[in-house]
Amino acid sequence: MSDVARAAGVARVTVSRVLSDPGSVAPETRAAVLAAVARLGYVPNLNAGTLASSRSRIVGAILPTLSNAWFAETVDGLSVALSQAGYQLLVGQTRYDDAEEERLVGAFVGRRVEAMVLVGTTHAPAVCERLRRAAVPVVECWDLSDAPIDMVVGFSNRAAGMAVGRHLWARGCRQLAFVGSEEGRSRQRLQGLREAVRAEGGDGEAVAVHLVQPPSSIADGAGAVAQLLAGRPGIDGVFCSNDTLALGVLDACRRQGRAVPDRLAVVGFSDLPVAAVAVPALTTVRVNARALGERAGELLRARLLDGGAAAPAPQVHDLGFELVVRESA
Amino acid sequence: MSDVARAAGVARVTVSRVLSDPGSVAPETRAAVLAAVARLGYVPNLNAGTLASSRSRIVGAILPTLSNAWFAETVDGLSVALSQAGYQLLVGQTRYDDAEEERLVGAFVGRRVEAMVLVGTTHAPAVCERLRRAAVPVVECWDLSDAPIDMVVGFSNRAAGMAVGRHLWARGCRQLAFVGSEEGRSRQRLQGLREAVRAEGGDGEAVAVHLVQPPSSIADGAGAVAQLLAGRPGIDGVFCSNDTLALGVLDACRRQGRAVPDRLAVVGFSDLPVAAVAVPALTTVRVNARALGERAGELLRARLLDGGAAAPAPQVHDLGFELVVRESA
DNA sequence: ATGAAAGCGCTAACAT
DNA sequence: ATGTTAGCGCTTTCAT
Repeated sequence: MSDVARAAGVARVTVSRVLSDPGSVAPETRAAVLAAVARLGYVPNLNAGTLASSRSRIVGAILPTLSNAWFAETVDGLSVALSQAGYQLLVGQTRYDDAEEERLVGAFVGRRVEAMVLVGTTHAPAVCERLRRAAVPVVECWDLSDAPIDMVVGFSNRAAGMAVGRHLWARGCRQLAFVGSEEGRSRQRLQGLREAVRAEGGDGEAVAVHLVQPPSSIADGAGAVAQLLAGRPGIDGVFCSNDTLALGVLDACRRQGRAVPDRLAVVGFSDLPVAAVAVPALTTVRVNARALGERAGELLRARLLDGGAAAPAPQVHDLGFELVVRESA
Repeated sequence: MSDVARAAGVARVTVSRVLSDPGSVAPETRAAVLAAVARLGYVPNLNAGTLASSRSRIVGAILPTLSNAWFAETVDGLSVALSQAGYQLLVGQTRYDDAEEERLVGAFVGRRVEAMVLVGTTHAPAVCERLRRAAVPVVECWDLSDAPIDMVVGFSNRAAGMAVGRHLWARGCRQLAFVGSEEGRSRQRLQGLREAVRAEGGDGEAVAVHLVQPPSSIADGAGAVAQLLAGRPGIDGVFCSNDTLALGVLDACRRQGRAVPDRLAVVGFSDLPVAAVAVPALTTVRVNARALGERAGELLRARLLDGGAAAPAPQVHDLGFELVVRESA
């Protein structure tokens, strides 16, 4: 920067101004500086800027894994919303490991990210503690929460599970099964399913549960069918905690000639684009993964750009869900 | 840090040592410092560290969009490989816009990322220029290159296109079509297809081409069928530049009762997990998206951790591909 | 094994 | 509109 200043015959601070607030510099001066910048191929060191101004222009995003298309879609939306505001995205994967989430939060806070986006609304105490101390805006997403750290952008996984339960019950399914992981959002969906069954007069605890290790695969879904049916051949409806598992269930049914939905109704979750072209077309719960990320980005932009002026009380944004009934249930 | 030093009764530099190289400090001193760190909840400012040491521990990754599962998978693999080495990932999406790529490279270089990973091997001159000046290790991926910037981890998209062409020809398809975008890798695949046709004695230029705007969707694939068949009803084989498009083609064929593969052979690209459970199961080109990212991460680790000692000449790593013949072609 | 001094490259605050 | 002076919070020498 000194080189540029010397070449342009100005003080270093003037170079800084041209780069960060061009309007505050006289046109000729500005032109001279810009010329020097171009000629010398000067690339400002943003880390030094961060240190001096304590504004990093970086937002951290922590999610289980990018291999799940639904989370990748959320990050995509977030990235688009933030890049419009000149923010960069630091991305970390927990692989469904709480210790890793904690590690990442620590590392990101150490980088002085200006905000954090987390998937999920249940976190280790240490995570919440670090986040609060960092005093940065936080958006938790993909679920709702009674005790948000700061902001929440999601939908009720429990209510979605209930909607699925009611639908299957209304179709006449009485021996239900659930395929999913033990992880937070998946559990909420199962709980909703059970509540719906109870509300309809059935026994919520009678729901057969097949647990899989996240991240789930199509093979996990296929494997679940065999296990479940071996234990209770009479199962007539299965709710899969995500579309990937559901696709595996559909595949297994086709291979073993079990008619869907007649002999087994199948419901997925998240409405991946492939759900509509599956055979039979998959009934599933639609959630707008991209919108989750976009909204998170917009909320952060509002907070970060208005200098915290427009920083209202903790807000929970429920973006809802929609049961999309197709052929499989 | 001064607070911690005071609390522990040592100099600031000792605190720094405990945090970055604990072995160089006496056990009791170390314990005292660690205790003070914990008590005060001290979180080191990594940006200051970066400025002082000029090692950012950040790697930048630039890709078209995370919405494409295959790229997300690569980033996932990269992220895992790098986090093991204590590196963080800054992620940027170009949305297939060269100007955006250039902007991102500039921003990342400004952050002093220690390395860059790019999808694709064709870049604007300004991008190459900036990367060379930054003098950081660079990995280009998802294709091969005659003129790599630095390292390359990919496979030959052209050769993959040829393999598809030979396969379709061998099946007896003589009126071929291609569905894809105008973007680099897609073009290579088309070129390979045409070369194969020529090699078999056909007319490469006779391949019907339907261009779609990236990122491609299932609907794009479905739409392509209508257009293509309207123009040339005799088309008997179509190579889709990715599985998403192929899924759309399969869906359109099913809806209009056009038998696959008998009346239309369909081949996709990348072998998404759903390809195997599509109806009919999709014949496609398998590339290991995750391995691409992992390998890139490993190469960077070797370069970054060995202090450039093990920095050999530009290397091109061909991870290959595999034509997976299923039911659709 | 520990400390003192210097400086990384920028921006903030206050001049002028 | 431009310049001067001080740091931002660390890590590097180089001493001791």
